[in-house]
This record gives sequence, C-alpha cells and structure tokens, in this order.
Amino acid sequence: MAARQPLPFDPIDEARRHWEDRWDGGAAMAAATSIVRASQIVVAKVEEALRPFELTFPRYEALVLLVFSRKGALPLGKMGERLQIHPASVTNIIDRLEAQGFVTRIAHPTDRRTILAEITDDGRRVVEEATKAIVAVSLGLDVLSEREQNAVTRLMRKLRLGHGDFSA
Amino acid sequence: MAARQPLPFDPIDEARRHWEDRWDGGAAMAAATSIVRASQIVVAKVEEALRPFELTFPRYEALVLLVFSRKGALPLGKMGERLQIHPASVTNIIDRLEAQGFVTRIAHPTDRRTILAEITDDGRRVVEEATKAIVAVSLGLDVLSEREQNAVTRLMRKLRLGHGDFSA
DNA sequence: CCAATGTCAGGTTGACTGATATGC
DNA sequence: CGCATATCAGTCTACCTGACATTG
Repeated sequence: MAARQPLPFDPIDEARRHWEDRWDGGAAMAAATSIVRASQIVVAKVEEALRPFELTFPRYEALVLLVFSRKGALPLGKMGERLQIHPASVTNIIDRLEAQGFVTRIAHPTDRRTILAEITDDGRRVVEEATKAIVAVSLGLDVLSEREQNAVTRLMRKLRLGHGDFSA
Repeated sequence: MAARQPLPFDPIDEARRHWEDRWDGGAAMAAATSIVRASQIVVAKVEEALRPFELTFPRYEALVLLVFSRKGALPLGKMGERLQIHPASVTNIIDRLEAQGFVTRIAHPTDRRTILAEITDDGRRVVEEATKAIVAVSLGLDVLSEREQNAVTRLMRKLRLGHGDFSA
C-alpha cells in the first residue's frame, strides 16, 4: 500500500478552483471526481473485508445476486444484465467462483443454449460470513448518517436513471 | 459493448429489500452500491469522450494535474500522492504519457533522486481539446442540477474526509 | 437462415508486491 | 547507516473485441 499521509487540504476543492479559472463545468467536474474517488474508497474498504474469504467485489456481488434469487440459480446472461458486466466477464467470474467451489454450472431445464450458475452450500456459507465482515465496516459508509446515506442513494439513483440503468 | 437494455425496475432498490430481509446496514449497502455504479457510469462517459485522444481517465487526470501546477512539472512522488495512486502505477502512467509525447521526464534541480514529469506543448494542447470534449458531456453529470451536483460533492467530501483523504 | 447464448483467444489497463539502484 | 525516490520484473483482476460452436 502507498504511504499516503493525508493532504492538508481538499485536493478536489483545489482542482475545482484551478478548473474554474480556465474552463466551464466546475461543479460537474468536482462532483464527478468526488464520486470516482468515493467509489475507490468504498471498493478498497469492501475488498479489505473480503480478502480473508478470497473474494473480490465483483465475485461477491455475483454470489449475493444468486442468494437473492428464488432458486439460488440464474442464467449467466441474466447475471450479466443485472450486474452490468460483459458476457465474457461473466464467464471469467463464474469460472473463478466455480473453481472455489462457491458455484456450479448446471443445465437450463428447457433452453439448452443457456447455462445456470447455482450457488453451493459453501457459497451460501461464505456469503453469510463475508457479509458479516462487510456490515461490520458499514461498507465504509459509517462516516455518514443514515439520513445522509439515503441522500446519496437518492442522488445516485437520479444519475443512474438519467443514464438508462433502469426505467422506472 | 453489452446489449444492456434498461431493467424495468431499480436493481439497487430491489437488492436493498432483499438485503434488509436478512442483514443489517441496508442503507449503507444501497449507498455504497449506488456510488460504485455511479462511478462506473461517470468513468465510462469520460473515457468515451477521451477515446479520440487516446487518453484514459487516470492519464488525463495526471495531465490536468500538471497543467494546474505552477511550472507545468511535478515530482512523480508528489503526483502519486495527489492522484492517490501507487508509485509503480505512476511510473507506468508517465511511461505511457511520455511515449505519447505529452510529458517529458526531467531532472530535479537539487535532489537527484527525484524526477519531474513536465508537460509538453502537445500535452497542453491535448488537455485543452480533451477537456472541451469532457465538458461537452458534463462528465455525465448533466442529469443533475448544479445544486444537486454540489450536494453530491458535499456528501462525498464528508466521506473522503472520514477516510483520511485530507485533513482540513 | 437468423438470433441468442456462452466460451475462447488475445490484447489492454491499472494496481499490487518485492527487489533493486541511486542519492540524501 | 537508515530513509527516500523511482524503476523493474512478475502477478492479478477485470475489461474489451472478435471469432466460434451450439441451440432455438
């Protein structure tokens, strides 16, 4: 890990001042940069909690999606849609989860083209334990009040909606 | 690119309901997932705008940092601190920018251990053009009002502060 | 025949670790 | 001497593109 002692000032704030001396869209730039940086923080925090279980964020998300499904199994294509990841990435992630014994590939009952990923008992166990670890650090969001967390969710929802993530 | 037609419902909202049936911290989970997804959207939007210039987000950030510096040059170590990236990644990114002719490595005037990255005239030109392209799409933030953008920046600032990004 | 599904090969980026050379 | 700076080799995850086999 890099040394990274905290800077004595907010680097995004400073960048915004420089930006507005030259270009338009300072507010958008500051918001965008803040979101990207916040995401790095959250991912780092979650992956740190996941490390003992040898899971990454994307692989954990895939397992949770399976736990939430009625039958504990979903077609690979559907998983890609939900998790917003490329078909080739789905193959890769399921490969790894299968090698770890957290998932099995099974045949679709009617459509022989599609393959289902089914979570195993080991998979369910690791999700329970990993989730405990993640909740224990509040996914890095503990520095915000629940009210603020919900404000974040609302603002990000509007952004996602505006970019066609969903259509409600 | 994946097909990704929009889902007819908010997947994070649905995940939150499932989550709260089983575990604590639903608000934190929804906020964290929203931030990560929003970041993916912003990065995709910005990288799309940067593609014609053969720049990625991290490389563009590095160039902008140099433009904002007084002398158009900074020690590699200092760049890593500011951009929150690993020393080895700094070497890698400056390698690429140098190969593209946007940056040159020059000696530090007094400390012979440190190396400065200095932006070239070509580098300055590409930043100007790339920034126009990025501002034209408001970094993907155009779906939020300026008031909302500032609310985002404020909330993310609190998160970053709470995680030691800076100390003001 | 065309569309959909998943896999595979091959390439890119960025990040990390650990070792190393150089200079303060 | 210890510490700082940057590089290098090697590894890893995830992403993308394009081609392909199988099936509907």
